[in-house]
Amino acid sequence: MKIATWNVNSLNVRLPHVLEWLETATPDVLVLQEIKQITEAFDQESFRAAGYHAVASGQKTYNGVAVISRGESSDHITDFPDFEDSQRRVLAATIDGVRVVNLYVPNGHSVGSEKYQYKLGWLAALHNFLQVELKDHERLVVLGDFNIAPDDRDVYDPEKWGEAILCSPAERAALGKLLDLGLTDVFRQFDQPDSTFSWWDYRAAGFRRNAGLRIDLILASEALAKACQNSYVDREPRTWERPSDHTPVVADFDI
DNA sequence: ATGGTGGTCCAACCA
Repeated sequence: MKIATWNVNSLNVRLPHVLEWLETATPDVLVLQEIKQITEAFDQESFRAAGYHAVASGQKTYNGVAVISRGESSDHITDFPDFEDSQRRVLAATIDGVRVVNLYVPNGHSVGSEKYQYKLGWLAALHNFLQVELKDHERLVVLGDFNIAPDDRDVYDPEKWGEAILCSPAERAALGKLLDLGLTDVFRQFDQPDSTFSWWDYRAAGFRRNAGLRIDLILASEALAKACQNSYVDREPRTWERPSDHTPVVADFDI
């Protein structure tokens, strides 16, 4: 089973890219973030025509997540229990016996800001949610735009970036707590080229300079991490005309 | 050294 994540920064704009990528990469599951459209505007028909099931938890202008899958998905969850949030950032679904949790983690703006506090509170609610999900699902994959670079290898210039947003100790500790639940960042189970990133700022010619971060992650439960055959970043869609600022990240599972 | 792009939607916010 080939599972991928992609922050598309508006599905209205990027639908042709997503359809093109589905056709060439042929994932079994693709989860999207920042679709930036209401659920009613989500173009299920285009995905059906491409041979995929598709569900979305949409929102106007900001956020919004979707799950595209070859197999039918069920048991959808769009909110953490006991965490009131109008922002559509979560979509969990079960596909062919695999529990898939699609996340668009808050960006946090800057360390110490109100948005940063929201991010840390959101991550705490995520932790509680995953604790329960892991009890219920042996085969669990948690993937999406985490807006956290796990360590210095995931940052183009760690000296310059320092402990700023996406790299602050509290964010990395929150990610560490998720991993402590029994999840593995499957990308790091394999040899990877240096300076492999999944996001490059549109500003300052980030992509041309490879000034990026690896903030799009695929975390797998023990059973799935063991079954993972490969994981990689597919940079190609970032070279296409009018690209998202993120590119797809993929994991192949022998299941 | 600074500032720079892009999406949504038309002023300003978000990233």
